[in-house]
Amino acid sequence: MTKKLIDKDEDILQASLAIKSIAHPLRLKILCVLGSNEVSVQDIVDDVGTSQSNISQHLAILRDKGVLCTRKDANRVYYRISDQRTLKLVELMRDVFCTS
Amino acid sequence: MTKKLIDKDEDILQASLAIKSIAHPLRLKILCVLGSNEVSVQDIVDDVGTSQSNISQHLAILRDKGVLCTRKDANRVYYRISDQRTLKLVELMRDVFCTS
DNA sequence: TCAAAATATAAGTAGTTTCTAATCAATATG
DNA sequence: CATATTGATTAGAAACTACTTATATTTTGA
Repeated sequence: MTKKLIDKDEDILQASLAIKSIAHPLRLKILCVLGSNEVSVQDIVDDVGTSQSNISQHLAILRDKGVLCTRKDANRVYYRISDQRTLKLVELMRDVFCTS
Repeated sequence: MTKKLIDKDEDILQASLAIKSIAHPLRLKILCVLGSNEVSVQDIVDDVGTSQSNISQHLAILRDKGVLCTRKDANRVYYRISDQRTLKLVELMRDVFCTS
């Protein structure tokens, strides 16, 4: 009998929802742009390259799933990756799925 | 200057499409059921618990993205995970995103 | 105080995904 | 051969997602 990777359906659901939030080209790009840094929304918009509204909505999805967290400073909101192991996850995704 | 996790937009797209195929509760469960083994469709249906048609469609999605591969033996089709690092990915997802 | 900047939210449409039910195709077996 | 088993495919409805445009909110600074 082999040990299951994830046992409970509840855990599978939770993991799949979090991964789903990453599984979109713009949102994955946001993670790549953030890396280990804290970046303001405007800088993310400039780096990723779509409308402010669109980025804001994608950031909300990542924030709601707990992938990102924020710090507000006056006018600005800074986003960063909540758990640095998420970066390991992205690296592994790249190694496994990217041909180039 | 920090090194980017994934540079090219093309790679980001490819990775996001592959992850997307995993980012569904039934499909993630399929990966968990497979583990390192080769399992027939009927056995996957029994373990995962939904209709044969539904499983077949989800298997097709994972196969099309290259996450799974198959071997046909007479009447049966056996599925297995193409790249064992995918299991590392699932383990890491569990560690990062599952509370329990 | 007024205008500008930074971010979030809302509403609507277009596109995509998921599931169910029905059916098809191939192989196995009585 | 006839029927059962195994798996894939198709079609369509319901639900969900993504993007655009417009607007709201908060803070800054002239």
